[in-house]
Amino acid sequence: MSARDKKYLKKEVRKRSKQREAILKVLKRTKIHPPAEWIYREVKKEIPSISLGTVYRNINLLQSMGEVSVINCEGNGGRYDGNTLLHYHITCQNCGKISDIEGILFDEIEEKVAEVTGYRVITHCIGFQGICPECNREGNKIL
Amino acid sequence: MSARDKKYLKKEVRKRSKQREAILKVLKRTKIHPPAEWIYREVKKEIPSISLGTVYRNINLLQSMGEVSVINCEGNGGRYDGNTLLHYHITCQNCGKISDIEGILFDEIEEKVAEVTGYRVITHCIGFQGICPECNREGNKIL
DNA sequence: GTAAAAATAGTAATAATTACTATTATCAAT
DNA sequence: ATTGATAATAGTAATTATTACTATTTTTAC
Repeated sequence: MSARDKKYLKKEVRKRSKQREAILKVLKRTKIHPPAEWIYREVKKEIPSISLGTVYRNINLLQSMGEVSVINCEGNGGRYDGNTLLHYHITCQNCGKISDIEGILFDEIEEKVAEVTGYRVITHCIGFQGICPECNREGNKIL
Repeated sequence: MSARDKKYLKKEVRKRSKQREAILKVLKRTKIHPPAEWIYREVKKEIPSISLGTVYRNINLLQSMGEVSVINCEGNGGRYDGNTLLHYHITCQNCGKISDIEGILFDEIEEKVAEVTGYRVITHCIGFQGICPECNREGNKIL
């Protein structure tokens, strides 16, 4: 069983909360792979009393429930994704934007790596760095 | 020119220092992809007066000189590598060990991603997660 | 040797995240 | 609907990793 299926275990007793549901809703509808602070500000519009600690606690809970994932391959970390299906990202080194990469998946490489390393491979992530089309236009000063 | 070649630029005036050389030496001879704190303790054996800030400053300098690289694809970050040739890593989810993966390279995927996303692709990293052979043995309690 | 600039040690500051605690909200059983 | 057990919250403090600051020391070109 891959780590991506662990959601089906971990059936701890859990009570609903408006805050957790709002956090999940925000994460499901955005495509910008936001950091915790952004989620906090966004949910605050709906629940002004929410605190940043609640955002962090619930992101971690939702993660262990398999409802959200952390983006690991972008150098900085601390960016969250409401899409838990395995997919890759590319980060613009100029503006910091993180885009999804659709339709590319390298599942076979896990076997090959298992052979070479002797590890039991559970999952992998790939991060690309580059310059996005908008920043890449003539007339933009690139770092 | 890829970002991996930027070392050939950045010819700022720079003075040698025992500290920087010791840090580089430590990083070149270890295979454990250590965090800054570990490098600090290691260099301290030779230069007891060194401070942690000096380690961080020099790691960053050495990075911009292309002498060391940061490991980005391991979730936590903050791990450094004296080997700047592009290669991948696998992290043991049980003991935290990070191993090099030798002889596997997916350079072609950068082109494909450029096509799909419209980005100018500069580099990529791949991180694998799994359980290392030592932790995977019968009789070890795995998380 | 000397002087200009770079680097250092030590400390303070910042940023991101987690831990703690008294109060509030949820929910199953009545 | 009321109650009781406990999960979740807000607010704050603590922790961790990293960077910034500054007075002093080291490097290096002349």
